[in-house]
Amino acid sequence: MNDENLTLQQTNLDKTYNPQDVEARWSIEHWERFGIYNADSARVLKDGKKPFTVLMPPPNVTGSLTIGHVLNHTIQDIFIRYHRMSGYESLWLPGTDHAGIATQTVVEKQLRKEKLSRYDLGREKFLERVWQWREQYGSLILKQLRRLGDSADWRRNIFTMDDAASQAVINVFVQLYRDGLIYKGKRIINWCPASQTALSDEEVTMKTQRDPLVFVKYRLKEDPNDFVPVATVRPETMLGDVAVAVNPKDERYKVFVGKFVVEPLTKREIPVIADEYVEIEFGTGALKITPAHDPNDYQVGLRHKLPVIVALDKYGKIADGFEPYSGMDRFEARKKIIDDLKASDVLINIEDYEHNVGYSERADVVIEPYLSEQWFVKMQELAKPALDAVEDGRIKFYPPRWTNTYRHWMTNIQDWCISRQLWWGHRIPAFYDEDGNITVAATLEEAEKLSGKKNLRQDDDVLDTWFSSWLWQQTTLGWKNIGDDNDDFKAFYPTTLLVTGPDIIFFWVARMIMSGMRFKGDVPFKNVYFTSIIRDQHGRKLSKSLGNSPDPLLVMDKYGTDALRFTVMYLAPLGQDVRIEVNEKTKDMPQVEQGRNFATKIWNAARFLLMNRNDAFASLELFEKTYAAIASRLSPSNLDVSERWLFSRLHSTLKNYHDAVREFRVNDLTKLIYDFIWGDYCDWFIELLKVKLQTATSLDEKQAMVARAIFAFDCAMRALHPIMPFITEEIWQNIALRRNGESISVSNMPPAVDAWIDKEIEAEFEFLQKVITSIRSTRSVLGVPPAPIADVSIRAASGSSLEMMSKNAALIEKLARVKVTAALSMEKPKAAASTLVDGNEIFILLEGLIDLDKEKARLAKEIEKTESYAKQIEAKLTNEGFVARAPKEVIDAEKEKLSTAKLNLQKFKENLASLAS
RNA sequence: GGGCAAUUAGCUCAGUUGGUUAGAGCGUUCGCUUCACACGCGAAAGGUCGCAGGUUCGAAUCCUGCAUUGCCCA
Repeated sequence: MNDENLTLQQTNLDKTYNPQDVEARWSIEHWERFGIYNADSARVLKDGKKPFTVLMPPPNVTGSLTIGHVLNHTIQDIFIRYHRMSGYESLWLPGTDHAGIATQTVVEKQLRKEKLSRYDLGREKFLERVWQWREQYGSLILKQLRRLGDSADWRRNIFTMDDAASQAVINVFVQLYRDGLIYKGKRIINWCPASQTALSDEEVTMKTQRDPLVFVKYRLKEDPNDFVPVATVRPETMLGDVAVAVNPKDERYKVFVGKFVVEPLTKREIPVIADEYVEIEFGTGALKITPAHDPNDYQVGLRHKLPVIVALDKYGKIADGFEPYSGMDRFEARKKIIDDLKASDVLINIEDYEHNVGYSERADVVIEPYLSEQWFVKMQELAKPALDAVEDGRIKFYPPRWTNTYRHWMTNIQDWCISRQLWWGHRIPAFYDEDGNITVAATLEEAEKLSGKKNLRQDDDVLDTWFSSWLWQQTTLGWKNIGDDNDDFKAFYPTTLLVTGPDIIFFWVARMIMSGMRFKGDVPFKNVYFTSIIRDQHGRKLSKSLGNSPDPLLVMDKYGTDALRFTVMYLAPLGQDVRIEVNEKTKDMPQVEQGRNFATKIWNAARFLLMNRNDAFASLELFEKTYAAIASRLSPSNLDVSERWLFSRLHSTLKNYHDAVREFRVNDLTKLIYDFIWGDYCDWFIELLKVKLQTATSLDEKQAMVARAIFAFDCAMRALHPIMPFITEEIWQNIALRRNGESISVSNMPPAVDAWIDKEIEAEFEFLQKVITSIRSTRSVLGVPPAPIADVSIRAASGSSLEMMSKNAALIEKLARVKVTAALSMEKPKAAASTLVDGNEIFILLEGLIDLDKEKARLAKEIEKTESYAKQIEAKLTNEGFVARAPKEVIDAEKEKLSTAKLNLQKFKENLASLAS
């Protein structure tokens, strides 16, 4: 496309809707050239525009688009586009994180194919390979997010390993160390034997599983006939046992305390100790103590000054010196040990036991509690202001119940293990001299200066990826160090909204709040929207191993991006899990048909409007003039009932829509627009417009009607645009003349105007709808072919309804395929089907066409229904309590209902009788 | 074991502060090439609102207990 020369867009739509064409024509890349998604601090600071800022949760560089991204990013894009159109300086800050473990694993896997390990390459060469990999594949997810329609300020895209972001990480580490909030210590941490690194508590997920619980006799040294029974699910750790602990109050074992028992595998003599930590009721009440392989046992060990015996190495294998088990994998060794125990005389019995086991979130292997030296962040001091910010409402959670989870974690917070035994990541800025003294400084030079020594060696470990992600609200705005400030900060901090999954509330959300409070002295964002978890039709989480994840790219190819965005929003209520149907073979999401059908419907409605526009106006310039005049001078006074109704419906829809946005109810706002466009606009308004265009007497009148119809549609397109950005752009571009570079994205969001909302008009119009619907229904139930025009006589219940029907007779006639005669009083025609609308009796004269028996059966059914209805109301009204206590309006309404029902009943009965005669 | 959700039509879900004959989409059935759209139009069938109590003149809606399912924490 040659943008420079094109000043006016084409103004017609293809016969069939082709999402691929439309999405390519109005791609994010196209608009990036016009810079319409760029935000500028000057417009906030100098022009006084209100900012609206969204922080994009950084997608993993190793990843590709998932349905979770579709949900999450569509929500963010809806809010960004909505506010951009509503006059806010909207900034969506994008970026990716370096995903330490995931990325390193991917590259190591690649190396393995070349029969190499990272140690063969060495640290420097290996990191070059990772960067190469990142250059090659790291932008895939970003391209896919653009395809999804993310209207982010892509110029500002950052990566957590960029220089600036890296400086921020290092500076923050140094500062926290100097503040005494970072320390190095020997602790039992979560060790992932697959990734060969420490993990934080949050990176461990608990899974319930069944394992054998082995009951073993620990025989007394002084009397082998006596023993203490010990139960364990990890018999392999018996090799590292250094004691058996019992509760000091436990009468059963009191006599054993202070004596020695024999660990059955190594025959090591270990003491029986007393410790309050042991629960008397739990298991046998006697607990084996293995300080090297259990965090609680480690604490017991410290209290009793017990030795530490390491039985498992960092690969999860039995350590040297435990023949014949040494070198065996932990699970293999467990089996062998159970077999050996079975063969011995110390086994009491084995039970099947259900318990929770920690797995590494990334590698999905059982984690090992492992004793090692790691770096930690003290959390308590950081947590306090972060908790307060949520408690006092400076940060709001949607749905609010997540506040409980947040509070619970914040008040029971543990220190954060931030060192990782990886190469890919921010290397810990701690330097050691030959004696092992630590100097923490941003650079080697500074460390040398501080310590006054040369030949310092930097710590080999890197920092947890989340240690860089927790600075996201700062680094995305160009922050490098504490105290940094710039115009972007002044304009866009605190940000407005974070949309993310509740699964990373601890990993990320809580920590960002801490770092925002600590390093910027203010909340990082004002609102957090927690998205739902997506499940399949069986309620299972989507996962690679189950094969139940749909392929969003395939779905976009098949149905269109707009269709996917729409469907996911239509299915996703705030705070509830979303269930989607997934075809596990084809990775298809058949429900997206609904979105595609809606898109097609919109397309065809637009085509109808354009056909009529081209028909009514000699030229587009002429249309443009009329359209501008109509749009600026629209007033209810010179509109007919269907138009006043349409604009009333439009504005009530808009009112609810704006409320829904304010309250973060994304699926409500989706349904509102869907119902307006399909239900009100297409099913009723367009059908009526067809009739009116046929009966219009002047060209002026016709032109005005078409222009008004297009204007209402234009409003609907603008309101729909945040949800379906591509198709609404295409239609908006064609509906009227547009300049090159003009976009619906930067047009105005239509406001809701109360003056247009007219409940009386809506009621009047609903009456017409009911007349039409009940004639159609009666015909259909009686099996009357739809083609013939039937004569209809209507005995009106009142002068006003007679007037209403007479004025709109043409509409009723066309939509119900009838010829209408209406009067206040008339003879009931013979051999006619009859129906009732608000007391108006409608007789459908279809002599020879209707089956009288069918009509009698139908009337009998109506009578039955009405009778039971009337009986219900009578029961209410004869209830003394109801009459005495219910509000007067409610009672009056019930009385009204009853008299109407009785009147209807009488009429039905008369009509049935007249057919019988 | 503690906490938080959910349970409404065959399926997926709405149902705003208690008062409508409980709604939508998909699916099903019937009719229709009606000049925007068969990815459509018109119509219909389909629900003891998880179970048991309670509060109330009145409960899908409020309270209590139970059951089932899921998530988080121990």
